[in-house]
Amino acid sequence: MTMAPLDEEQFASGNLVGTAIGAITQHIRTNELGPGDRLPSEATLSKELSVSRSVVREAFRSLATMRLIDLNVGKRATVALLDHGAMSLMIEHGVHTAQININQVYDVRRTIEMRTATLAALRRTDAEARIILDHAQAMEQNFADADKVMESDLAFHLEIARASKNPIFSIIVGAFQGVSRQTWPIGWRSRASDAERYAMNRIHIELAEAIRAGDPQAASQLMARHFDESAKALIAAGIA
Amino acid sequence: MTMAPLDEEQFASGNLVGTAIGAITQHIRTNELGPGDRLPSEATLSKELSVSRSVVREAFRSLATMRLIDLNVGKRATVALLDHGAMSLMIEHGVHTAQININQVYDVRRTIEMRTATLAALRRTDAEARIILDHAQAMEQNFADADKVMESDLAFHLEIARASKNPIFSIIVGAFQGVSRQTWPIGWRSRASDAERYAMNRIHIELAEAIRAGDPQAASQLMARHFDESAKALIAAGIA
DNA sequence: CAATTCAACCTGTCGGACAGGTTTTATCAA
DNA sequence: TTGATAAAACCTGTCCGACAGGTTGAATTG
Repeated sequence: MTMAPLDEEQFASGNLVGTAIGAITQHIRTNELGPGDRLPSEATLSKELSVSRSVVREAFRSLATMRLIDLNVGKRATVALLDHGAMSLMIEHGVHTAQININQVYDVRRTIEMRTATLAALRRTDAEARIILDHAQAMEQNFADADKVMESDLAFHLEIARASKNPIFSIIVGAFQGVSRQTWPIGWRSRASDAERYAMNRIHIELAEAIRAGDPQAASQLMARHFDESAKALIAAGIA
Repeated sequence: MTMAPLDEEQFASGNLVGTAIGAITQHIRTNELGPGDRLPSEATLSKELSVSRSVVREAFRSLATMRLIDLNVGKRATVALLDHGAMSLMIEHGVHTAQININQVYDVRRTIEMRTATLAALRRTDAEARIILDHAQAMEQNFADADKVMESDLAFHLEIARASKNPIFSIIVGAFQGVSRQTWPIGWRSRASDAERYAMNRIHIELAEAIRAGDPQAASQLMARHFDESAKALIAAGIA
């Protein structure tokens, strides 16, 4: 499959740094580089593009901030593994600048995670099923420590995304972890009784079991119920 | 809702540029800046953080590449409107470095867009319903010109996302436009007869009408069918 | 009081410099 | 020949100073 150069347009000419970014991404594509492969040095690119090293540096740094490449002192830049870093920053920026609200985040998560639950039930390895269940059980065992419960909760959702075997889902779920970490305590506090909190944990266990049992419908429905309950808790706390 | 500073951790200390990025995003949050609001000048930040202007510049440029801020010569940097630019780059990077394949893109799109169709049917304004239908009709009218059909197709999907009134969905749908533009012709060519191509267009019209009629179930089902047909066409072309 | 002009500010780009960290090469000993 | 070691070449991170333009706001002028 041949891929036409798109970025040349995205980074309009007249913008040297944009041109450099285009040249670097282009280099990755035409040479079919994969994660770990080394890129040209700043000096080399500087000469090739006839721009100052500063321009090349800003281009490299931009790509590094977006996690497309890795930078290390002394070493050459390398192509990076996919990472949700860029998307996390974008989502958090949207939330903090009042362009995105929490309900919208929940709707996206619900939509995505109903699918990851379905796929996880179909594709999970035994080891993944085990890890997912472990996280759910850790939530019950650390019942008193809200922080630990939260971390297990987040890990639980991310592991389901991984088990879906689609890295885009992992990225999206990962991208929401930042904002989730900030809203999660609100939901926790709004669940007045321990009984309510226990019920929430219960759903996690059931979901983990549905995934282990390879029941996609059940997994999807449980995930939906989980988000509906969470949304209710948030509304009760006055977020909506 | 109070938001704890997360980026300080993300951008480890010892990394001056990372610190600067953290300081800038922090500035946006503590001052509750919104889109269009002006940021401090490079010189000001340079003094405040006791780092060289180069470092601040690389930080600004990184945030600009991720479309969190806008840069203009002579003017101060401003907080930017949400944009799918960063996510587009990330997705394209994943595809080009063989970390993401086309089927995975289709699965995510199908998942997301079944939801945007549902929401659009529930929330679309009359004007949006009209525009969506216009795009679908433009596909039929420019039947002979594959390029025009494609652009209308992309605009059609994006407008549905907009009508969902959730900017995150718009961003995700927009982020896939780049790769879609590259795979779309394959699907088009693999539809051997004009009858097949016409059938594809027909689904778009029906979907537009379901959205206008305010029928979320029908809209969602039609969107699902659309993606299933497209996937079939791609498989026929030997992509899967 | 409004229009104009000008000074102060700001960003984009360049070149050079130096402190470390890394890779390659050359040298030397076994 | 081989394998370890030392030196040279390379590389990134950061800083500084400079200058060309674009922008803004304040002083000046009619």
